[in-house]
Amino acid sequence: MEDTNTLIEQRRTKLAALRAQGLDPFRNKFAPSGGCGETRARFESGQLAEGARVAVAGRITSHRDMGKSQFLDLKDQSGRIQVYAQKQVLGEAQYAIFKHLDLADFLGVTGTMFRTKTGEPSVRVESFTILAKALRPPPAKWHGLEDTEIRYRQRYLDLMSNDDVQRVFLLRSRILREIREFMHGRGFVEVETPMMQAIPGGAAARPFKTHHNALACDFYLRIAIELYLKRLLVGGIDRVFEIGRNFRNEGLSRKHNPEFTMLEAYQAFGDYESMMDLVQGLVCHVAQNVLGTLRVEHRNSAGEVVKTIDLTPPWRRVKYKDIVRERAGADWFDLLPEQRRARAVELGAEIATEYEDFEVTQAVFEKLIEPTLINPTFVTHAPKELIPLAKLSPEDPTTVEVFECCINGQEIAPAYTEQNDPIEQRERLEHQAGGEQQKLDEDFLVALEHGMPPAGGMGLGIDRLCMMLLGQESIRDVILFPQLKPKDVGR
RNA sequence: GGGUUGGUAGCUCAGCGGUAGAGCAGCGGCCUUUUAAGCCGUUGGUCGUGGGUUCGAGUCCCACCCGACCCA
Repeated sequence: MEDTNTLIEQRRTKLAALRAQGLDPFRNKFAPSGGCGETRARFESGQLAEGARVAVAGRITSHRDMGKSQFLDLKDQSGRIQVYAQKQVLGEAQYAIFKHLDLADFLGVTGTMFRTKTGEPSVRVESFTILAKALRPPPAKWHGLEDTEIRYRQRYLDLMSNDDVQRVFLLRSRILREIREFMHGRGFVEVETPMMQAIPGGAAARPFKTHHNALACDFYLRIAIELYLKRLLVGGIDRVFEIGRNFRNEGLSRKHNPEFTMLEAYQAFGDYESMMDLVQGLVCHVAQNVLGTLRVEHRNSAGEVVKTIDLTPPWRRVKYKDIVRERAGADWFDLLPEQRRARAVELGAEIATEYEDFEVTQAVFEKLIEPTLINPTFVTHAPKELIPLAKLSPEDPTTVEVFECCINGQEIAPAYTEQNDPIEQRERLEHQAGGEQQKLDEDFLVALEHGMPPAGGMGLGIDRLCMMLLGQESIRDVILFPQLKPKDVGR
Protein backbone atom coordinates (compact mmCIF):
# COMPACT_ATOMS: atom_id res chain seq x y z
CA MET A 1 0.00 0.00 0.00
CA GLU A 2 2.89 2.36 0.77
CA ASP A 3 4.09 2.36 -2.81
CA THR A 4 5.11 5.80 -3.93
CA ASN A 5 6.09 4.56 -7.35
CA THR A 6 5.31 6.97 -10.18
CA LEU A 7 4.15 4.23 -12.49
CA ILE A 8 1.63 3.03 -9.96
CA GLU A 9 0.44 6.56 -9.25
CA GLN A 10 -0.08 7.16 -12.95
CA ARG A 11 -2.17 4.03 -13.25
CA ARG A 12 -4.27 4.98 -10.24
CA THR A 13 -4.83 8.38 -11.76
CA LYS A 14 -5.96 6.76 -15.01
CA LEU A 15 -8.28 4.51 -13.04
CA ALA A 16 -9.85 7.50 -11.31
CA ALA A 17 -10.24 9.25 -14.67
CA LEU A 18 -12.08 6.25 -16.12
CA ARG A 19 -14.39 6.14 -13.13
CA ALA A 20 -14.99 9.90 -13.46
CA GLN A 21 -16.25 9.19 -16.99
CA GLY A 22 -18.72 6.72 -15.57
CA LEU A 23 -16.81 3.63 -16.75
CA ASP A 24 -16.38 0.52 -14.61
CA PRO A 25 -12.76 -0.60 -15.07
CA PHE A 26 -13.38 -3.94 -13.33
CA ARG A 27 -16.13 -5.77 -15.16
CA ASN A 28 -17.93 -8.89 -14.02
CA LYS A 29 -18.11 -10.50 -17.40
CA PHE A 30 -17.28 -10.37 -21.07
CA ALA A 31 -18.21 -13.15 -23.47
CA PRO A 32 -15.53 -13.80 -26.09
CA SER A 33 -16.39 -15.69 -29.27
CA GLY A 34 -13.15 -17.63 -28.77
CA GLY A 35 -9.68 -17.49 -27.27
CA CYS A 36 -7.08 -15.08 -28.63
CA GLY A 37 -4.71 -17.68 -30.03
CA GLU A 38 -7.62 -19.85 -31.03
CA THR A 39 -9.30 -17.05 -33.00
CA ARG A 40 -6.02 -16.28 -34.69
CA ALA A 41 -5.58 -19.94 -35.65
CA ARG A 42 -9.14 -20.24 -36.95
CA PHE A 43 -8.55 -17.24 -39.19
CA GLU A 44 -5.24 -18.65 -40.43
CA SER A 45 -6.88 -21.98 -41.26
CA GLY A 46 -9.75 -20.33 -43.10
CA GLN A 47 -12.44 -21.29 -40.60
CA LEU A 48 -12.96 -17.59 -39.99
CA ALA A 49 -13.33 -15.48 -43.12
CA GLU A 50 -12.04 -11.98 -43.77
CA GLY A 51 -14.62 -9.65 -42.22
CA ALA A 52 -15.98 -12.25 -39.76
CA ARG A 53 -17.23 -10.72 -36.53
CA VAL A 54 -15.40 -11.84 -33.40
CA ALA A 55 -15.11 -10.91 -29.75
CA VAL A 56 -11.80 -11.53 -27.99
CA ALA A 57 -10.52 -10.78 -24.52
CA GLY A 58 -7.08 -10.85 -22.99
CA ARG A 59 -4.24 -9.09 -21.32
CA ILE A 60 -2.55 -6.27 -23.23
CA THR A 61 1.02 -7.45 -23.77
CA SER A 62 2.29 -4.93 -26.26
CA HIS A 63 1.27 -1.61 -27.71
CA ARG A 64 2.20 0.28 -30.86
CA ASP A 65 0.88 3.82 -31.27
CA MET A 66 0.64 5.10 -34.85
CA GLY A 67 -1.02 8.41 -34.09
CA LYS A 68 -4.53 8.07 -35.44
CA SER A 69 -4.44 4.28 -35.08
CA GLN A 70 -3.19 1.82 -32.51
CA PHE A 71 -2.00 -1.77 -32.49
CA LEU A 72 -2.31 -3.88 -29.35
CA ASP A 73 -1.54 -7.52 -28.67
CA LEU A 74 -4.07 -9.34 -26.52
CA LYS A 75 -3.00 -12.56 -24.84
CA ASP A 76 -4.83 -15.32 -23.05
CA GLN A 77 -3.89 -18.92 -22.34
CA SER A 78 -4.65 -19.94 -25.93
CA GLY A 79 -2.16 -17.45 -27.33
CA ARG A 80 -1.96 -13.97 -28.75
CA ILE A 81 -3.88 -11.90 -31.27
CA GLN A 82 -3.35 -8.41 -32.63
CA VAL A 83 -6.11 -5.83 -32.51
CA TYR A 84 -6.18 -2.63 -34.53
CA ALA A 85 -8.08 0.47 -33.48
CA GLN A 86 -8.67 3.51 -35.65
CA LYS A 87 -9.72 6.97 -34.54
CA GLN A 88 -12.18 7.38 -37.42
CA VAL A 89 -13.95 4.14 -36.41
CA LEU A 90 -14.08 4.67 -32.65
CA GLY A 91 -14.65 8.41 -32.59
CA GLU A 92 -12.73 11.03 -30.66
CA ALA A 93 -13.82 10.16 -27.11
CA GLN A 94 -13.55 6.36 -27.32
CA TYR A 95 -10.24 6.58 -29.15
CA ALA A 96 -8.80 8.77 -26.41
CA ILE A 97 -9.70 6.12 -23.83
CA PHE A 98 -8.25 3.36 -25.99
CA LYS A 99 -5.05 5.32 -26.45
CA HIS A 100 -4.50 5.51 -22.70
CA LEU A 101 -4.83 1.81 -22.01
CA ASP A 102 -1.82 0.35 -20.21
CA LEU A 103 0.23 -2.77 -20.68
CA ALA A 104 -1.18 -5.58 -18.51
CA ASP A 105 -4.76 -4.24 -18.56
CA PHE A 106 -7.40 -6.80 -19.46
CA LEU A 107 -9.41 -5.73 -22.48
CA GLY A 108 -12.35 -7.13 -24.41
CA VAL A 109 -12.89 -6.06 -28.02
CA THR A 110 -15.43 -6.80 -30.70
CA GLY A 111 -14.74 -6.26 -34.36
CA THR A 112 -13.98 -7.92 -37.66
CA MET A 113 -11.12 -10.11 -38.81
CA PHE A 114 -8.68 -8.81 -41.39
CA ARG A 115 -5.09 -9.26 -42.40
CA THR A 116 -2.59 -6.40 -42.30
CA LYS A 117 -0.09 -5.54 -45.01
CA THR A 118 2.49 -7.65 -43.25
CA GLY A 119 0.10 -10.59 -43.14
CA GLU A 120 -0.73 -10.45 -39.44
CA PRO A 121 -4.24 -11.71 -38.59
CA SER A 122 -5.91 -8.86 -36.72
CA VAL A 123 -9.20 -7.70 -35.27
CA ARG A 124 -10.41 -4.31 -36.46
CA VAL A 125 -11.90 -2.89 -33.29
CA GLU A 126 -15.49 -1.65 -33.45
CA SER A 127 -16.03 -1.46 -29.71
CA PHE A 128 -14.08 -2.32 -26.61
CA THR A 129 -14.52 -2.78 -22.88
CA ILE A 130 -11.91 -2.44 -20.16
CA LEU A 131 -12.29 -5.65 -18.14
CA ALA A 132 -9.65 -5.14 -15.45
CA LYS A 133 -7.29 -2.23 -15.02
CA ALA A 134 -3.79 -3.25 -13.91
CA LEU A 135 -2.48 -0.92 -11.23
CA ARG A 136 1.09 -2.18 -11.44
CA PRO A 137 3.36 -2.37 -14.46
CA PRO A 138 4.21 -5.83 -15.83
CA PRO A 139 7.80 -7.11 -16.09
CA ALA A 140 9.81 -6.20 -19.16
CA LYS A 141 8.55 -7.12 -22.57
CA TRP A 142 11.33 -9.10 -24.15
CA HIS A 143 13.81 -9.80 -21.40
CA GLY A 144 11.05 -11.45 -19.48
CA LEU A 145 11.50 -11.67 -15.74
CA GLU A 146 14.91 -13.03 -14.78
CA ASP A 147 15.29 -12.24 -11.08
CA THR A 148 14.98 -15.76 -9.66
CA GLU A 149 13.75 -14.56 -6.33
CA ILE A 150 10.83 -12.61 -7.82
CA ARG A 151 10.14 -15.44 -10.25
CA TYR A 152 9.57 -17.83 -7.35
CA ARG A 153 7.95 -15.46 -4.87
CA GLN A 154 5.62 -13.85 -7.40
CA ARG A 155 5.20 -16.76 -9.76
CA TYR A 156 2.25 -15.06 -11.47
CA LEU A 157 4.70 -12.51 -12.89
CA ASP A 158 6.93 -15.31 -14.11
CA LEU A 159 3.98 -17.07 -15.76
CA MET A 160 2.76 -13.79 -17.24
CA SER A 161 6.04 -12.88 -18.87
CA ASN A 162 7.83 -16.16 -19.60
CA ASP A 163 5.96 -18.42 -22.01
CA ASP A 164 8.41 -21.27 -21.44
CA VAL A 165 7.60 -21.28 -17.75
CA GLN A 166 3.90 -21.49 -18.40
CA ARG A 167 4.56 -24.32 -20.82
CA VAL A 168 6.41 -26.30 -18.13
CA PHE A 169 3.50 -26.12 -15.71
CA LEU A 170 0.89 -26.91 -18.33
CA LEU A 171 2.94 -29.99 -19.23
CA ARG A 172 3.29 -30.93 -15.57
CA SER A 173 -0.49 -31.00 -15.41
CA ARG A 174 -0.60 -33.27 -18.46
CA ILE A 175 2.02 -35.54 -16.92
CA LEU A 176 -0.17 -35.99 -13.82
CA ARG A 177 -3.17 -36.69 -16.02
CA GLU A 178 -1.29 -39.34 -17.99
CA ILE A 179 0.01 -40.98 -14.83
CA ARG A 180 -3.55 -41.37 -13.54
CA GLU A 181 -4.70 -42.59 -16.94
CA PHE A 182 -2.00 -45.25 -16.97
CA MET A 183 -2.56 -46.40 -13.39
CA HIS A 184 -6.32 -46.65 -13.84
CA GLY A 185 -5.68 -48.58 -17.04
CA ARG A 186 -3.71 -51.12 -15.04
CA GLY A 187 -6.53 -51.54 -12.57
CA PHE A 188 -5.11 -49.46 -9.73
CA VAL A 189 -7.50 -47.67 -7.38
CA GLU A 190 -6.64 -44.10 -6.41
CA VAL A 191 -7.03 -43.30 -2.72
CA GLU A 192 -6.32 -40.51 -0.27
CA THR A 193 -4.83 -41.24 3.13
CA PRO A 194 -3.92 -39.00 6.07
CA MET A 195 -1.23 -36.38 5.71
CA MET A 196 -1.51 -35.61 9.41
CA GLN A 197 -0.18 -38.60 11.25
CA ALA A 198 0.37 -39.28 14.94
CA ILE A 199 3.40 -41.42 14.06
CA PRO A 200 5.20 -40.52 10.86
CA GLY A 201 6.50 -43.70 9.22
CA GLY A 202 7.48 -45.33 5.98
CA ALA A 203 10.79 -43.53 5.59
CA ALA A 204 13.72 -42.24 7.57
CA ALA A 205 13.33 -38.45 7.59
CA ARG A 206 12.72 -35.64 10.04
CA PRO A 207 9.05 -34.66 10.06
CA PHE A 208 7.25 -31.35 10.52
CA LYS A 209 5.24 -31.13 13.69
CA THR A 210 1.85 -29.53 14.14
CA HIS A 211 -0.84 -29.46 16.80
CA HIS A 212 -4.53 -30.23 16.85
CA ASN A 213 -6.33 -28.01 19.34
CA ALA A 214 -9.61 -29.88 19.81
CA LEU A 215 -7.93 -33.26 20.13
CA ALA A 216 -5.18 -31.71 22.24
CA CYS A 217 -2.43 -33.71 20.61
CA ASP A 218 0.50 -33.28 18.26
CA PHE A 219 0.52 -34.52 14.72
CA TYR A 220 3.26 -34.86 12.16
CA LEU A 221 3.00 -34.13 8.48
CA ARG A 222 3.60 -37.36 6.64
CA ILE A 223 7.05 -38.23 5.34
CA ALA A 224 5.75 -41.13 3.21
CA ILE A 225 2.44 -42.64 2.18
CA GLU A 226 3.56 -46.26 2.53
CA LEU A 227 2.11 -47.53 5.80
CA TYR A 228 -1.47 -46.48 5.04
CA LEU A 229 -1.43 -48.01 1.57
CA LYS A 230 -0.22 -51.30 3.02
CA ARG A 231 -3.15 -51.25 5.45
CA LEU A 232 -5.33 -51.08 2.35
CA LEU A 233 -3.61 -54.19 0.95
CA VAL A 234 -4.58 -55.90 4.21
CA GLY A 235 -8.12 -54.67 3.65
CA GLY A 236 -8.25 -56.27 0.20
CA ILE A 237 -7.64 -53.34 -2.12
CA ASP A 238 -5.12 -55.25 -4.20
CA ARG A 239 -3.95 -52.54 -6.54
CA VAL A 240 -3.80 -49.17 -4.90
CA PHE A 241 -2.04 -45.87 -5.47
CA GLU A 242 -1.92 -42.36 -4.15
CA ILE A 243 -0.42 -39.21 -5.60
CA GLY A 244 0.23 -36.63 -2.96
CA ARG A 245 2.42 -34.37 -0.97
CA ASN A 246 5.08 -35.57 1.43
CA PHE A 247 6.85 -33.26 3.85
CA ARG A 248 10.42 -33.59 5.05
CA ASN A 249 12.00 -31.21 7.51
CA GLU A 250 15.41 -31.21 5.90
CA GLY A 251 17.70 -29.05 3.80
CA LEU A 252 16.66 -27.41 0.54
CA SER A 253 18.57 -27.84 -2.68
CA ARG A 254 18.26 -28.01 -6.42
CA LYS A 255 16.82 -31.50 -5.91
CA HIS A 256 14.92 -31.06 -2.63
CA ASN A 257 11.87 -29.05 -1.68
CA PRO A 258 10.44 -29.46 1.84
CA GLU A 259 7.11 -30.50 0.35
CA PHE A 260 7.22 -32.67 -2.72
CA THR A 261 4.89 -34.92 -4.65
CA MET A 262 5.12 -38.70 -4.64
CA LEU A 263 3.31 -41.43 -6.44
CA GLU A 264 3.21 -44.58 -4.36
CA ALA A 265 1.69 -47.78 -5.70
CA TYR A 266 1.23 -51.25 -4.22
CA GLN A 267 0.28 -54.38 -6.07
CA ALA A 268 -0.79 -57.53 -4.26
CA PHE A 269 0.72 -60.74 -5.59
CA GLY A 270 3.39 -58.71 -7.32
CA ASP A 271 7.03 -58.19 -6.37
CA TYR A 272 9.92 -55.89 -7.24
CA GLU A 273 9.95 -57.31 -10.75
CA SER A 274 6.31 -56.40 -11.34
CA MET A 275 7.25 -52.93 -10.15
CA MET A 276 9.96 -52.69 -12.80
CA ASP A 277 7.36 -53.39 -15.45
CA LEU A 278 5.09 -50.82 -13.85
CA VAL A 279 7.69 -48.03 -13.62
CA GLN A 280 9.01 -48.65 -17.11
CA GLY A 281 5.52 -48.81 -18.58
CA LEU A 282 4.41 -45.72 -16.70
CA VAL A 283 7.33 -43.48 -17.63
CA CYS A 284 7.21 -44.56 -21.27
CA HIS A 285 3.45 -44.01 -21.42
CA VAL A 286 3.81 -40.51 -19.99
CA ALA A 287 6.75 -39.55 -22.22
CA GLN A 288 5.04 -40.84 -25.33
CA ASN A 289 1.70 -39.17 -24.59
CA VAL A 290 2.99 -35.87 -23.26
CA LEU A 291 6.15 -35.36 -25.30
CA GLY A 292 5.39 -37.65 -28.23
CA THR A 293 8.81 -39.27 -27.98
CA LEU A 294 10.93 -41.59 -25.87
CA ARG A 295 14.03 -39.55 -26.56
CA VAL A 296 14.04 -36.66 -24.13
CA GLU A 297 16.32 -33.76 -25.00
CA HIS A 298 17.60 -31.26 -22.47
CA ARG A 299 18.67 -27.92 -23.88
CA ASN A 300 20.70 -25.06 -22.47
CA SER A 301 19.59 -21.43 -22.56
CA ALA A 302 21.02 -21.10 -26.07
CA GLY A 303 18.73 -23.91 -27.22
CA GLU A 304 21.55 -26.40 -27.83
CA VAL A 305 20.92 -30.02 -26.87
CA VAL A 306 23.17 -30.76 -23.90
CA LYS A 307 21.77 -34.12 -22.89
CA THR A 308 19.63 -36.81 -24.46
CA ILE A 309 17.84 -39.40 -22.35
CA ASP A 310 16.74 -42.50 -24.22
CA LEU A 311 13.73 -44.10 -22.54
CA THR A 312 13.31 -46.85 -25.12
CA PRO A 313 12.52 -50.11 -23.31
CA PRO A 314 13.67 -52.54 -22.13
CA TRP A 315 15.64 -50.59 -19.57
CA ARG A 316 18.92 -51.89 -18.28
CA ARG A 317 18.70 -54.05 -15.15
CA VAL A 318 21.88 -54.50 -13.17
CA LYS A 319 22.63 -55.82 -9.72
CA TYR A 320 24.02 -53.34 -7.23
CA LYS A 321 27.15 -55.41 -6.67
CA ASP A 322 27.70 -55.81 -10.40
CA ILE A 323 27.53 -52.13 -11.20
CA VAL A 324 29.82 -51.36 -8.27
CA ARG A 325 32.34 -53.93 -9.55
CA GLU A 326 31.97 -52.45 -13.02
CA ARG A 327 32.86 -48.94 -11.86
CA ALA A 328 34.99 -49.47 -8.76
CA GLY A 329 36.96 -52.56 -9.69
CA ALA A 330 36.09 -56.23 -10.19
CA ASP A 331 37.81 -57.06 -6.91
CA TRP A 332 35.82 -54.49 -4.91
CA PHE A 333 34.00 -56.98 -2.72
CA ASP A 334 37.12 -59.11 -2.23
CA LEU A 335 39.01 -56.25 -0.62
CA LEU A 336 39.42 -55.84 3.10
CA PRO A 337 37.23 -53.06 4.55
CA GLU A 338 40.28 -50.76 5.00
CA GLN A 339 41.30 -51.37 1.40
CA ARG A 340 37.80 -50.54 0.20
CA ARG A 341 37.92 -47.32 2.16
CA ALA A 342 41.26 -46.41 0.59
CA ARG A 343 40.03 -47.28 -2.90
CA ALA A 344 36.90 -45.17 -2.40
CA VAL A 345 38.98 -42.14 -1.47
CA GLU A 346 41.27 -42.82 -4.42
CA LEU A 347 38.21 -42.83 -6.70
CA GLY A 348 37.18 -39.45 -5.35
CA ALA A 349 34.40 -40.24 -2.89
CA GLU A 350 34.35 -38.47 0.44
CA ILE A 351 34.32 -41.05 3.21
CA ALA A 352 33.53 -40.05 6.78
CA THR A 353 35.50 -41.98 9.40
CA GLU A 354 32.34 -43.22 11.12
CA TYR A 355 31.03 -44.86 7.94
CA GLU A 356 30.43 -48.57 8.23
CA ASP A 357 31.70 -50.80 5.47
CA PHE A 358 28.43 -50.95 3.52
CA GLU A 359 28.17 -47.17 3.73
CA VAL A 360 31.55 -46.82 2.04
CA THR A 361 30.25 -48.81 -0.91
CA GLN A 362 27.03 -46.80 -0.89
CA ALA A 363 29.01 -43.54 -0.94
CA VAL A 364 30.81 -44.76 -4.04
CA PHE A 365 27.48 -45.64 -5.60
CA GLU A 366 25.85 -42.33 -4.77
CA LYS A 367 28.73 -40.03 -5.65
CA LEU A 368 30.40 -41.81 -8.52
CA ILE A 369 27.90 -44.12 -10.15
CA GLU A 370 24.42 -42.68 -9.78
CA PRO A 371 25.26 -39.31 -11.43
CA THR A 372 26.41 -41.17 -14.54
CA LEU A 373 23.18 -43.12 -14.96
CA ILE A 374 21.47 -40.87 -17.50
CA ASN A 375 19.50 -43.45 -19.43
CA PRO A 376 17.08 -45.39 -17.22
CA THR A 377 18.73 -48.11 -15.17
CA PHE A 378 17.22 -50.44 -12.59
CA VAL A 379 19.84 -51.09 -9.94
CA THR A 380 18.60 -54.17 -8.11
CA HIS A 381 19.55 -56.28 -5.10
CA ALA A 382 20.90 -53.65 -2.72
CA PRO A 383 22.67 -54.96 0.40
CA LYS A 384 20.16 -55.73 3.12
CA GLU A 385 21.74 -53.28 5.58
CA LEU A 386 20.82 -50.46 3.25
CA ILE A 387 17.09 -51.18 3.13
CA PRO A 388 15.75 -52.85 6.26
CA LEU A 389 12.10 -52.95 5.19
CA ALA A 390 12.27 -55.15 2.10
CA LYS A 391 12.32 -58.93 1.77
CA LEU A 392 15.57 -60.84 1.46
CA SER A 393 16.49 -62.26 -1.90
CA PRO A 394 16.27 -66.07 -1.84
CA GLU A 395 19.20 -66.35 -4.26
CA ASP A 396 21.48 -64.03 -2.27
CA PRO A 397 20.31 -63.47 1.31
CA THR A 398 22.89 -60.71 1.85
CA THR A 399 20.75 -58.62 -0.49
CA VAL A 400 17.12 -57.60 -0.65
CA GLU A 401 14.58 -57.72 -3.45
CA VAL A 402 14.56 -54.05 -4.36
CA PHE A 403 15.51 -51.72 -7.12
CA GLU A 404 16.37 -48.08 -7.44
CA CYS A 405 15.42 -46.70 -10.81
CA CYS A 406 17.96 -44.07 -11.83
CA ILE A 407 17.30 -41.68 -14.69
CA ASN A 408 19.04 -38.42 -15.49
CA GLY A 409 21.64 -39.12 -12.81
CA GLN A 410 19.02 -39.10 -10.06
CA GLU A 411 17.15 -41.68 -8.05
CA ILE A 412 13.66 -41.39 -9.34
CA ALA A 413 11.82 -44.49 -8.12
CA PRO A 414 12.68 -47.02 -5.45
CA ALA A 415 10.67 -50.24 -5.21
CA TYR A 416 10.62 -53.32 -2.99
CA THR A 417 9.16 -56.70 -2.58
CA GLU A 418 7.36 -55.60 0.55
CA GLN A 419 7.92 -57.15 3.93
CA ASN A 420 4.74 -58.97 4.97
CA ASP A 421 6.06 -60.98 7.92
CA PRO A 422 4.68 -59.09 10.94
CA ILE A 423 7.24 -60.48 13.36
CA GLU A 424 10.17 -59.65 11.10
CA GLN A 425 8.65 -56.25 10.41
CA ARG A 426 8.25 -55.50 14.13
CA GLU A 427 11.89 -56.32 14.79
CA ARG A 428 13.08 -54.10 11.99
CA LEU A 429 10.89 -51.19 13.10
CA GLU A 430 11.96 -51.59 16.72
CA HIS A 431 15.56 -51.59 15.61
CA GLN A 432 14.95 -48.48 13.51
CA ALA A 433 13.11 -46.70 16.34
CA GLY A 434 16.16 -47.27 18.51
CA GLY A 435 14.24 -48.08 21.66
CA GLU A 436 11.78 -45.18 21.52
CA GLN A 437 8.68 -47.31 21.95
CA GLN A 438 6.14 -44.57 21.37
CA LYS A 439 7.39 -44.15 17.82
CA LEU A 440 6.30 -47.66 16.85
CA ASP A 441 3.20 -47.67 14.70
CA GLU A 442 1.38 -50.42 16.59
CA ASP A 443 -1.74 -50.06 14.52
CA PHE A 444 0.25 -50.81 11.37
CA LEU A 445 1.85 -53.87 12.96
CA VAL A 446 -1.54 -55.14 14.08
CA ALA A 447 -2.74 -54.70 10.50
CA LEU A 448 0.15 -56.86 9.24
CA GLU A 449 -0.74 -59.52 11.78
CA HIS A 450 -4.12 -59.77 10.09
CA GLY A 451 -2.23 -60.87 6.98
CA MET A 452 -0.88 -58.78 4.10
CA PRO A 453 -0.60 -60.47 0.73
CA PRO A 454 2.86 -60.60 -0.84
CA ALA A 455 3.18 -57.40 -2.79
CA GLY A 456 5.41 -55.16 -4.79
CA GLY A 457 5.47 -51.50 -3.89
CA MET A 458 7.06 -48.47 -5.45
CA GLY A 459 7.40 -44.75 -4.99
CA LEU A 460 8.03 -42.32 -7.78
CA GLY A 461 9.16 -38.75 -7.22
CA ILE A 462 6.84 -36.73 -9.42
CA ASP A 463 8.89 -33.55 -9.21
CA ARG A 464 12.04 -35.32 -10.33
CA LEU A 465 10.11 -37.10 -13.08
CA CYS A 466 8.96 -33.68 -14.28
CA MET A 467 12.53 -32.34 -14.15
CA MET A 468 13.69 -35.25 -16.25
CA LEU A 469 10.88 -35.06 -18.81
CA LEU A 470 10.76 -31.28 -19.06
CA GLY A 471 14.48 -30.59 -19.05
CA GLN A 472 14.55 -28.54 -15.85
CA GLU A 473 17.71 -28.56 -13.75
CA SER A 474 16.09 -27.30 -10.55
CA ILE A 475 13.14 -28.73 -8.66
CA ARG A 476 12.04 -25.11 -8.09
CA ASP A 477 11.34 -24.85 -11.77
CA VAL A 478 8.75 -27.64 -11.71
CA ILE A 479 7.04 -26.55 -8.47
CA LEU A 480 4.77 -23.52 -8.88
CA PHE A 481 5.48 -22.05 -5.46
CA PRO A 482 8.75 -23.50 -4.15
CA GLN A 483 9.49 -22.97 -0.50
CA LEU A 484 11.52 -19.84 0.22
CA LYS A 485 12.26 -18.03 3.42
CA PRO A 486 9.45 -15.52 4.09
CA LYS A 487 10.08 -11.92 3.18
CA ASP A 488 7.96 -8.82 2.59
CA VAL A 489 6.79 -9.10 -0.98
CA GLY A 490 5.44 -6.70 -3.55
CA ARG A 491 6.93 -3.45 -2.45
C1' G B 1 25.99 -24.98 8.68
C1' G B 2 30.57 -23.85 5.13
C1' G B 3 32.50 -21.82 0.32
C1' U B 4 31.58 -18.87 -4.08
C1' U B 5 28.39 -15.21 -5.92
C1' G B 6 24.45 -11.64 -6.37
C1' G B 7 20.73 -7.60 -4.42
C1' U B 8 21.58 0.01 -8.17
C1' A B 9 14.92 3.20 -11.83
C1' G B 10 8.87 -0.78 -13.17
C1' C B 11 12.25 -4.59 -16.17
C1' U B 12 17.41 -5.92 -17.96
C1' C B 13 21.97 -4.10 -16.55
C1' A B 14 26.58 -0.63 -16.30
C1' G B 15 29.09 2.23 -12.66
C1' C B 16 33.60 -0.11 -7.84
C1' G B 17 36.47 6.60 -3.49
C1' G B 18 34.76 12.56 -6.27
C1' U B 19 27.60 15.88 -9.20
C1' A B 20 23.75 8.13 -9.55
C1' G B 21 23.84 6.19 -15.55
C1' A B 22 22.02 3.32 -20.26
C1' G B 23 18.36 0.52 -23.03
C1' C B 24 13.44 -0.78 -22.65
C1' A B 25 8.40 1.07 -20.36
C1' G B 26 6.28 5.39 -18.46
C1' C B 27 4.75 10.64 -19.54
C1' G B 28 4.20 14.72 -23.58
C1' G B 29 4.51 15.70 -29.02
C1' C B 30 4.49 13.83 -34.59
C1' C B 31 2.88 9.78 -37.50
C1' U B 32 -4.01 5.66 -40.05
C1' U B 33 -1.16 -1.49 -41.70
C1' U B 34 2.71 -1.66 -36.92
C1' U B 35 4.70 -6.05 -34.40
C1' A B 36 11.67 -5.26 -30.03
C1' A B 37 7.61 0.22 -35.05
C1' G B 38 10.17 5.04 -35.83
C1' C B 39 11.51 10.33 -34.67
C1' C B 40 11.73 14.58 -30.91
C1' G B 41 11.38 15.89 -25.80
C1' U B 42 10.99 14.29 -20.69
C1' U B 43 9.89 12.13 -15.61
C1' G B 44 11.70 8.52 -12.59
C1' G B 45 16.45 6.17 -7.31
C1' U B 46 16.36 5.62 1.29
C1' C B 47 22.25 2.01 -4.91
C1' G B 48 19.02 -4.90 0.24
C1' U B 49 19.27 -3.14 5.88
C1' G B 50 22.23 -1.16 9.96
C1' G B 51 26.80 0.46 11.66
C1' G B 52 32.00 2.08 10.65
C1' U B 53 36.43 4.30 7.90
C1' U B 54 36.96 8.93 5.03
C1' C B 55 36.92 15.93 3.66
C1' G B 56 33.76 12.72 0.67
C1' A B 57 30.94 5.80 0.29
C1' G B 58 26.58 1.92 -4.74
C1' U B 59 32.04 1.95 -4.49
C1' C B 60 36.34 0.33 1.19
C1' C B 61 35.49 -2.40 6.29
C1' C B 62 32.04 -5.04 9.84
C1' A B 63 27.36 -7.18 11.04
C1' C B 64 22.69 -8.62 9.45
C1' C B 65 18.45 -9.80 5.79
C1' C B 66 16.97 -12.31 1.15
C1' G B 67 18.41 -15.20 -3.26
C1' A B 68 21.53 -18.46 -6.75
C1' C B 69 25.32 -22.23 -7.39
C1' C B 70 28.57 -25.80 -5.05
C1' C B 71 29.62 -28.59 -0.59
C1' A B 72 27.99 -30.85 4.29
